Amino acid sequence: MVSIRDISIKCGVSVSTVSKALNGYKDVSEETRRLVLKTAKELGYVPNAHARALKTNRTFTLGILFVDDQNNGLTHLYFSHVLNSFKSEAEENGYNITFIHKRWGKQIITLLQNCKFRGIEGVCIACVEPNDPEVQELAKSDVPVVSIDYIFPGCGCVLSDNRNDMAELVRYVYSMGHRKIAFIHGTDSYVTQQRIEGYVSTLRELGLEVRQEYMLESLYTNPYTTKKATEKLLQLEDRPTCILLPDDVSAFGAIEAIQEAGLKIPDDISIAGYDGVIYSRLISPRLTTVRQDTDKIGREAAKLLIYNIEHPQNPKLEPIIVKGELLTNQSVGLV
Amino acid sequence: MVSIRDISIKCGVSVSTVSKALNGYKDVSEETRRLVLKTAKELGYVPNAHARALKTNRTFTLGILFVDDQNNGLTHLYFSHVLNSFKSEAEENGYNITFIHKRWGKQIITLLQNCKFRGIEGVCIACVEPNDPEVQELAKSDVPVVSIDYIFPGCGCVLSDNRNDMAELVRYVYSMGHRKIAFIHGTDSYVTQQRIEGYVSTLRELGLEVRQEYMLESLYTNPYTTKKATEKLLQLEDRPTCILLPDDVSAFGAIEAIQEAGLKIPDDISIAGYDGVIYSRLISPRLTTVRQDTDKIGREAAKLLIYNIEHPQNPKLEPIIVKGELLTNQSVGLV
DNA sequence: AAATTGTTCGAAAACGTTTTATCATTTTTA
DNA sequence: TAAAAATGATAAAACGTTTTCGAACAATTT
Repeated sequence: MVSIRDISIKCGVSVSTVSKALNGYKDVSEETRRLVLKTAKELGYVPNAHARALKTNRTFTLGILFVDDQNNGLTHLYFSHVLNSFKSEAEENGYNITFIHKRWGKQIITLLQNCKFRGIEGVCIACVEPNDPEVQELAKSDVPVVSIDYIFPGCGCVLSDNRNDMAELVRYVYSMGHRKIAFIHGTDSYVTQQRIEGYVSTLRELGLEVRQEYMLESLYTNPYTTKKATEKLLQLEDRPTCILLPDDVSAFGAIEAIQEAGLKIPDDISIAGYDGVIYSRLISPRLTTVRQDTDKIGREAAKLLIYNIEHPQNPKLEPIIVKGELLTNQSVGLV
Repeated sequence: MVSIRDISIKCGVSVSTVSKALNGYKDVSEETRRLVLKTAKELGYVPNAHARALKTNRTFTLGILFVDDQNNGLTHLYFSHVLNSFKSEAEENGYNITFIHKRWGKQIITLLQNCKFRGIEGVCIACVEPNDPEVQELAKSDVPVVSIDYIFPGCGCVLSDNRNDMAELVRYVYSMGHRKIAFIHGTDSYVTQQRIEGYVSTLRELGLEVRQEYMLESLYTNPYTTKKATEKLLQLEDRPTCILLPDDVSAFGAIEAIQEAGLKIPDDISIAGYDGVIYSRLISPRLTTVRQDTDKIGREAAKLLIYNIEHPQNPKLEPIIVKGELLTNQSVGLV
């Protein structure tokens, strides 16, 4: 590999001069700067990121930490979208992104150790089990963290506006005439709590009763458990006229249960998804859902993380809230 | 940060001895090794990957290069699955994974330069525009490359068995009594060519005529263009009894076109998808499709890449072919 | 007792950078 | 014209490791 030294020899100047010329220092004459740049190009010089990192303590590398309860990993529909825009934003700002994990060669190490070891400057935590002690350790450490859809005290975070988006959805369903609105929610998490709050408080606000038998738990993005929950709701004596689902993928399960019960959407019963992934607009009936602005969430997360890395003395810690968008479609009917 | 030197001082031995103790060299007594390891733990020592990389020229970092024509990026259904298992396999072998791109701070650099710069030891190329000169440069360079579903001369590759899987699908459809089998294929690419070959050769083998009007082009994972193509097929005088689609996502478009034409699947017309993503099993009617073994593809790619990195003198370059699995479902009916 | 072998350790160079302190040289100012 | 300031360049140290080579000593063999 051609190094800065090779350039210095070829140009007949010192290594320091080459380094300065390459890095745009002011105390090098235009003439030598041009010479250095030219020979650098001629020799096909590429800097060595590791030598540089060693000296400057900067790697321009962001870590991604992501595990969900279903272990979908990167195939997780919602997160892969967030990650995609996070990646774009980071790269546009000259940062690299990598995944953090628990290995160092054959050894198992801490997530925090992995970050330290590799000089990761900040990490984005998403959908991860937040109570995992290693995640906690990381969040409490001196490496900047931004989390998505969860609040770690002392860390930046980007939240989708679950509470209000859910409220908006409930109000819309109400405006379509529904009074018996059930909610199949995902497993307990910050996001789930927010949505439940939005659901419950809006029902109250609208003067509707909050009925325990209308609130069932399912797994996110799991059509099977959602199918089971839907079946339960359909068997109720006083069955709901509309079912709000944990997410769009789960909707497949609900649709199946409803079809098997011989009912039609939206004539006999209405449903609404959540997330607004592309498939929601493709299935029949087109799903009424809340589109989460995954692009913005990812970009904001990257911006925030980079800002906090570059301003360690006064990082931004107030939550950034990203509003979703209600997509009214055919799956919620008038009643 | 606590360094090897801190340990050496605390232990009263030299840095070299500490390094050797830490790295399992034989010429250090059990006694000092234990002491070193103990104080390393006490001080919370974490090695510095960059210093190490600088010295050893090894980073244990694999690069991912991925862009698709639709610019879905990481949200691409097929690829996100492959990537997910690639990542697992790589990490289990002590390798990190990162994305390669064209930036170095504010500057735009070559993909190859990005690899060199960051000391990336090998890269996995998937779904990328293979004729991009920068990709070509990378594939021809001395950094080991494995590609997915495409063959770069001189590089390792993992291919799904498109030709034979397609053939199997055609034979199955034939066995269900279909004789007028159309194929809406994706845009030109290695994969597409393989599938077309499988389709054409099997038709011939079965003594069926290959009709140009039965072969239409669409975009992959694009329901809209596939809907258009389906409409065209439905308007044919002698319309097909079965339509093979580019992929499962496109199937949404085909289903829509068929429903709008007032036809029923599979009674009036049959369809088959490709890929076997989870949704194919959820939509109604359940899609007959070819499930690609994305888990195996990703793992094999990682294994191959790591092998080629660690055996630069005799890399494995024969294509690794991963068979798919025919999922017979309700969308292809008897005729 | 001398020679050989084995064991344990350390000094020092090296990897490719950045950056501080310093030194000439030239230009400006008084 | 002398002093002060600006300019352009360099030497050298440092970042945290790994690794070669040899030193010191002990144990073993002749």
